[in-house]
Amino acid sequence: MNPKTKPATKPRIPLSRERVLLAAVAFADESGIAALSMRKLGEALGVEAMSLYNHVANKDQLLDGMVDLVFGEIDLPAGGADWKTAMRERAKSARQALRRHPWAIALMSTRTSPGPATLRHHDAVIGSLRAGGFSVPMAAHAFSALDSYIYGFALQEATLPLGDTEEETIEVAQMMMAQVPADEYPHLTEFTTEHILKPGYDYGDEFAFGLDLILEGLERACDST
Amino acid sequence: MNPKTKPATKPRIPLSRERVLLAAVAFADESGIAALSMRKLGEALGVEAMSLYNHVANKDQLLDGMVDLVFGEIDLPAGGADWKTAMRERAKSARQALRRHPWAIALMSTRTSPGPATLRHHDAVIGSLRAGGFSVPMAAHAFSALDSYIYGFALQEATLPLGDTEEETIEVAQMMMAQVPADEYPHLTEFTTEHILKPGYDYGDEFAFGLDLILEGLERACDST
DNA sequence: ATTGTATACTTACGGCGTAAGGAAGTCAAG
DNA sequence: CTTGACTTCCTTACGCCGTAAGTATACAAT
Repeated sequence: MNPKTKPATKPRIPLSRERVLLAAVAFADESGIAALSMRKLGEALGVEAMSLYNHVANKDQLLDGMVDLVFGEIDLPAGGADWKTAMRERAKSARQALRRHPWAIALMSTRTSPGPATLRHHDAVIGSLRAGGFSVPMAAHAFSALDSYIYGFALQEATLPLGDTEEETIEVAQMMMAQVPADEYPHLTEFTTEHILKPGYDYGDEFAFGLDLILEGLERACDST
Repeated sequence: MNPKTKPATKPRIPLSRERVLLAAVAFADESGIAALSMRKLGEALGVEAMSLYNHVANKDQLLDGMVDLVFGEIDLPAGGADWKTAMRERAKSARQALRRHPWAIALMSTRTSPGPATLRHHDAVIGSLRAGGFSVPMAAHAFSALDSYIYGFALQEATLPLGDTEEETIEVAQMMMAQVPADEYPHLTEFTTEHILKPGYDYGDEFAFGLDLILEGLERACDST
């Protein structure tokens, strides 16, 4: 059947830009963005590093593609709903995507060429606001305020030295408290003991508060113009 | 005078952790964080790379120190003023610091061990809120909302492919419009032509709007509890 | 003069991104 | 079935990177 000995083991699904990007995202989720190198990514795909360059121009474009893929995971604002709930759901979806891929925030801040999914996302957000009655300048205000809050919250979630589980959080917080010279940071100490270490504390819960603050403020600002 | 030939040229100010960090910040401001390597930094200080390791444990600690140095540049909230103006001034100062050092946001999102200036800053912010009548949980809300907004805005400023001057912005915006297949992103197009390309547009102006939105929302939330 | 302690330099290793060119598989036309 | 172009992947090589380990130099105290 075969002209040469082919030990029956060579399906070899060919690479593709999409397969490379997906593997890169999976690798970064698993091992962090710092550990992602062309060689390691190639290894994960069963391929030499240089083969990847047939599908992405260079590592920078790979990172661009990864960011755009994350933006593609964010639900676009619903068309039918009122702008407020559409924006709230969009914000929640964005935060979840950035939590799934914490490395994305670090990449975002260094990459200035948005991909198609990113543009589509921004377009839909502005469209939703305009359809909800926002003037162009008002939509600009809303867009800036909301996205700043969303990305900033994601950044803090990624930065805060707090664990994922409650026990982990308590452990880390206690460790931190022990390292600090006792009362050099009195308010931080109070804050930690009386708030963070209380049972049921979860920083993620703060997201809704600030989001509603902004949404209601926007509604007021929109009505009064 | 000297046992060997010393051509009279060796004042040689000794290195120090502070001098290394300051040089690293200056280098990153000038050439970007990606270009910062131990060798280049050594060169900038007239020293071999390995000498730096007498003052910082490794590159990660160098980056930690750089972030902390940026936090040190942010004005602490004034003690005497009411919490609202104290927070507003603090926020403006933070944004300016992050604009001076755009690389800091990218670093922040990967570094989870805050330095002394960072801790002092957070301590002062919480202290200012508590002094202004915020309960501990309310201070947590305010802290999260404000800092998310500040860092997120700085991230967007760093990310947006907009130039520093008005002409530059217009040029970039027109270039972007030309690349896109015309009407694939209708709202983005409208937004760009009717808002960004209008004379006098400056994204930085958006900062105050969102900030006041949050501050007023916090005041309302604080009064009603 | 001797010794101790900082401080800075030298050498070396493995890993990085990627330029350049070569090999192997696929497939349509003769 | 052969051929040759095209795609896909691999090999080799270069100059950078962070940093471990060891060495040399300068100065202060003895």
